[in-house]
Amino acid sequence: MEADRNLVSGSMALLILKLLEDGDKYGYQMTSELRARSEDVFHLKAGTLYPLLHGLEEKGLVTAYEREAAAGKPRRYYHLTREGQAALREKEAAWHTYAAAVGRVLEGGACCAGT
Amino acid sequence: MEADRNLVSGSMALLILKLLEDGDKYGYQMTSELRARSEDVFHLKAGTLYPLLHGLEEKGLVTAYEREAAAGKPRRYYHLTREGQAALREKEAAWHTYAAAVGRVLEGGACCAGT
DNA sequence: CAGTGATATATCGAATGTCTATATAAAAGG
DNA sequence: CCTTTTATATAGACATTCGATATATCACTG
Repeated sequence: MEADRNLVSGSMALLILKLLEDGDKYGYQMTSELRARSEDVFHLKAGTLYPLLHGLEEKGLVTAYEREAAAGKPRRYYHLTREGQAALREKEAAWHTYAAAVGRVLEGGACCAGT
Repeated sequence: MEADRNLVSGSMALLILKLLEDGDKYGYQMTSELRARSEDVFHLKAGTLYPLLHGLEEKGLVTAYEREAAAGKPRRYYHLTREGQAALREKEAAWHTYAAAVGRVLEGGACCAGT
């Protein structure tokens, strides 16, 4: 289970993949949505997002295409592939495993430790 | 809230501090207990633990003392200081905040996103 | 008594993930 | 004209964790 390290430190990939599950999105949009959905807990920076997105693309978890916006620079949209969906499910499961384990350590103190 | 990085990647410190809340413990013991309490999810390695413990000591969150064991090498016990207890409480709160935020992103999909 | 494995502590280099700072580019507001 | 916001992108720095390695003692095996 070496996914642990990638999970804990790499939870951003999970979050991005999850965001893309709702539909294609462009980078800047992801930072705002993540911020909103996490209620201001996650402040994903551009310097983190774009390298991460390129990595995801290389692994075939997302595909990208450009589309002109009404104003400003053309936006680069990302789409979750079938492989990306599978990776998302795996990462979600890993997260739940990890979070539950932390919970056990944090809540299962000496008070109730039978064994 | 720059504790995020230290939390996510640095959750081991939180776990160690939590272990010490039950009473003084020595390094090797912590690796086994963490493994048991997390139900085999966390495999804390010696190469991670000891540098971490020394760092905690430098910050004044734990104090250390040696005690002879009935057999084998003398054991180095670690004790949670008052500052360590405060740090533990902070890290626990940060963990809950972080975990809740991940939960919101993971569970609050497009299906129910009113806003 | 020599070898192996468990106990026990310790350090170093490598890999990974995230951040800060910086760069480019276009539209909006003062 | 200049600053802010939107929008994408890269390079360098830093923190955390792991794998490999080293030391030392005890118990068990041959």
